[in-house]
Amino acid sequence: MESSSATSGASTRREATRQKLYEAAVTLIAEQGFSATTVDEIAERAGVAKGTVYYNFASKSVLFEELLRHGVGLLTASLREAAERTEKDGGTKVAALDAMIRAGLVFIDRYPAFTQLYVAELWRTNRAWQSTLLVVRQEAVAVVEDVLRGGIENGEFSEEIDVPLTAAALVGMVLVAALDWQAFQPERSLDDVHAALSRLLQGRVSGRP
Amino acid sequence: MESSSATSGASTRREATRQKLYEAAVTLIAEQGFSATTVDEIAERAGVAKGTVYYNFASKSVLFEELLRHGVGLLTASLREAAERTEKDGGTKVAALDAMIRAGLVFIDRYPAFTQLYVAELWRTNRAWQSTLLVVRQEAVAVVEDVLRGGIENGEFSEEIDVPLTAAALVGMVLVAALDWQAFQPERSLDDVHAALSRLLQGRVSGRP
DNA sequence: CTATTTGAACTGACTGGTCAGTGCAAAAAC
DNA sequence: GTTTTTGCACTGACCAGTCAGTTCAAATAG
Repeated sequence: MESSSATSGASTRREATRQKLYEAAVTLIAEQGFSATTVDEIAERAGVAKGTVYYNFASKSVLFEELLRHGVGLLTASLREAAERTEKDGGTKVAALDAMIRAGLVFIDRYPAFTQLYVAELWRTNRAWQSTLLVVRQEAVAVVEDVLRGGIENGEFSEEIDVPLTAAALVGMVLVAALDWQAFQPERSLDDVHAALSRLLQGRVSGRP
Repeated sequence: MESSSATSGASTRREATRQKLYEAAVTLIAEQGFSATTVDEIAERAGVAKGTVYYNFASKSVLFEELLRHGVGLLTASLREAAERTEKDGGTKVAALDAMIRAGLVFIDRYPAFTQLYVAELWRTNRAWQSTLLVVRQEAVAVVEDVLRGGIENGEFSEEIDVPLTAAALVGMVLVAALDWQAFQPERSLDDVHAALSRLLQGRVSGRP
């Protein structure tokens, strides 16, 4: 009654293969894109037979959609946790944003392929998983928006800032800087990158230190 | 019929079909991605025969590579022009950055499909046009880096800022904010979006106006 | 303890369809 | 007369998805 024929529980074996398939798919799709990646490749990289892919997922697109949900779930959890931790410690909203920048960098550092893939697919239209993407995007950006709104309420931020736009810009700033870091200067430390973005966030670009 | 006129020695007719093919390809690839877009589709959308595509371009990838070069050429020219215009008018480096943000927004507003496609392909690896992308990326980011370095030299910016990283972050900020604007709040005006990003650039997020 | 049963998990050869790229003769444009 | 475009049939590679058959570990029986 434990592993097979479990009533609602996920059999361990099955979960393990799904995990292997996620890992294989995320790398390949990040490198080549969804359409250029074949199911055979994914199966081979995961070390399973092609049939297993279809035993575990209804189709190639479904595998991809579930992969997206899974990954963004991890990201938003991590962002939200960072913001809440800072606020509980009595930090300012700027400190919360800063903590979220760091959390974002940590995430991208740990899952670079997922981030790549996410950015590459985010603004495509006319695709099967469009609706999934929209939901998933909103979840991530909403975390940042919440902090911005909180900051306006308590007077820490100007009432004139445009919440959705500023949130998107901040996300973009971190995303692109981090992808560049990974792709073109991987030797830099996370602290280094974080410091540069912190400075930009706090408007300490102009003027001497 | 001869609206574009003969700019260079190339035959006008040929240039016109190439232009039509660029326009058709950029939309389709932005929507669906490179691999999911077929040559037949491109030809049909451009209103030419499939054979014409191969008469004008060696292959589907070559068409795409030339499209990339063409588009990024337009972008960098526009950015550089904005920076130089501001500097000639005796503006500060911050003003130059601001002008480039606006130029970036104008470009994205005019060529949204190209921007989409560029972002989607930029961080992919293992693709045929990888080297083209690298060159083309460097050209665009370099314009921003130059302004930052100029600002450090004349004391307007802190010596501690990390030029390549800050440049990437700024590009990302504009890119992502603009794509979000296009995709999710297209009714907003360019001035509106520009104002929000300006505020972020100048660190006027915290504090009341 | 060993033998047998069960069924979820997995396999990989196979199928039907798609698509990049070719070849070419004839038409159109210049 | 030359360049460019057309139309269309054709090929060969590639690929998503299928399915009949196999594996194996836990459950049950003897």
